[in-house]
Amino acid sequence: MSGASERAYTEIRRRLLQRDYAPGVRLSESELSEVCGVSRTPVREALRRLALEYFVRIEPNRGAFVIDWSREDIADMFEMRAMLEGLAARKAASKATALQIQQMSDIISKIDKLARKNDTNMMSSFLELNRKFHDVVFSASGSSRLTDVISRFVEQAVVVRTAAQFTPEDILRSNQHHQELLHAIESKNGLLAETIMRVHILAAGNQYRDTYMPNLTLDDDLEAK
Amino acid sequence: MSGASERAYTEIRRRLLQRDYAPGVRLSESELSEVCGVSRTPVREALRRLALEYFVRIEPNRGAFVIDWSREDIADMFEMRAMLEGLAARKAASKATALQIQQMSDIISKIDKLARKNDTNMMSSFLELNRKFHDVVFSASGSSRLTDVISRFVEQAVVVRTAAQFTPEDILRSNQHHQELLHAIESKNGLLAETIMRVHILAAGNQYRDTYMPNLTLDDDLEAK
DNA sequence: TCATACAAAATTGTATACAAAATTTCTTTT
DNA sequence: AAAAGAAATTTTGTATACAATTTTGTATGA
Repeated sequence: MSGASERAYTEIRRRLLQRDYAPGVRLSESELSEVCGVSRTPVREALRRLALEYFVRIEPNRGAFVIDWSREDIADMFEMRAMLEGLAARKAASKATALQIQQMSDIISKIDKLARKNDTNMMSSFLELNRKFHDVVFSASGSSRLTDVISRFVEQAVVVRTAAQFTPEDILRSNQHHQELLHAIESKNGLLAETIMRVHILAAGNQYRDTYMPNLTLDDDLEAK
Repeated sequence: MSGASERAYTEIRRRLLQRDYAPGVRLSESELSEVCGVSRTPVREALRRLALEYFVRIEPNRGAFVIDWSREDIADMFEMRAMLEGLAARKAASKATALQIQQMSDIISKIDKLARKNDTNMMSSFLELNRKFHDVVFSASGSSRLTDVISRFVEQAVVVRTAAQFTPEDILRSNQHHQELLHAIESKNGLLAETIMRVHILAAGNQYRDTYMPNLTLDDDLEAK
C-alpha cells in the first residue's frame, strides 16, 4: 500500500481516531475520495484495510460503517492480546539473545528517565519506546507469524488510545512490569514471563476501562443486557 | 465482497489450496484476471483478502507472492489457535445456554455416528459438523470479536487441510475431546474447558505435523537453524 | 393515515484507460 | 567478456467510465 492508498488510509484513520464520525454512520466513498484528494479506488482499498483493523465494518453492496466498540468488545480485545503477547513472552524466555536482553534493558532505562523528567508531551516518546520494547519481545519470540498477528491488534483503534492517558505514575508502574518481564526472560522462566505479560496487558485494559468508560451505573449494566 | 470479487477469491484460493503455484512465485494480476474471467480490480481485492489470510504476501509495487509456511509457522498458528479457542471455551463455560449445550450434544452424536458408519467421503460431513461444533462454542462465549478473530485463522490454508487426513479413529478421538469439553462446560468449569480445548487444538497440530511434515531428519533440523 | 409500487437518485461494484514503478533487454563502455 | 547504463517492456497503482444494486422520494390505492 503506497502513495494515494496510504494517504487515504492515514487520513481516514486519523479522522476515525479523533471521532469525527459517529459510530454506525455510513462512510461514503465519494466523499472520502474528495476529502483525501484521491480517487475512489485507493479509498476502497483503505476501507478494506480499516475493516480488518476493526475501525469499520463493510457490508456487501452497502458500504463501510463506523464500528462501535462495546465495553465487552474492548475487554475481549485486551484478553486476546494478553493471551497472545503472553505466548510471545513465554517463547522469548527460551530464545532471547544477549543483545535483545540488552535492548530491553536500555528501553526500560529510557522510559524510566522519561517518566521522572515529567516534561509535557513526553507521551509520544513513551508510546514509541513502549512499542519498541514490545517489538523486541516479539522478535525475541522468534515467531514471525505471531508477531504479525499481534501487530494487527496493537494497531487497533482502542489500543492506540489506551496509553494516551497514562500519568507518570502509570508509566512507572507499567515500566515496573517491563523490568519484571526482563528478569523473567533473563532467567529463562517462560511461565513467569508469560504471566507477567498477561498482567501487564490486562492492567492496561483495566486502566482503559476506568478512564474511558467509568460512568457505568447498575442501570446501564442492566440496560446493556 | 460479491460477484466478480468473490469469484476471483474462491478461484485463486482453490488453486492455492491444491498447490497449483509453488511457494514464492509471483502471481500476475493480469493472468489471474484472465483465468478468473474478471477484470483486475476484483482480482486485486481478492489478493488483499488472501494476504490477510496468509495465503499470499503483498509487496508494494511488486505484487503478490505465494507464501511458504515453515514448520515453525504452522506450529505457531496452532499455538495461537489453542490460546484463543481455549479462551473462547473458558468464556463459554460460564455463559453457555441450555440450548447451546443441547446443540453441542447433538453434533457430537452425529459425528460419532458418522465415524462408526465409516463410509467413504464422510470427510466433508465431518468437517462441516466439526466447524459447527466450534461455532457453537464461539457463540456460547458471547464474544463477537473473539469469534471474528478466530475465524480468520480457521479459514487459513494450513488449517483447512488439517483434518482432511483424519482416519475414523482420529475422528473418534477428536470427538472424545468434544465430549469432554461439553462436560466441562456443563459443569461450568472454565479452567477445565480451556485446557481441554487447548489439548484438542494442539493435538490436531501434532497430527498435522506428523502427516504433512514427517520426513524431517536431524540434519534437516540442524539445517533449519 | 398508512402501505405498497414504482420511478428517480445515489451508491457500490466492475471494467477499462492511463500513470508510475519495476523488471527485462539491449546497447555501450571498459 | 563483463559490467554499467539506458531504452523498452512488463507490471502494479490510480483515475475514470460504466453497470448493478440499493436507497430515497413520490404517487397511488385502500
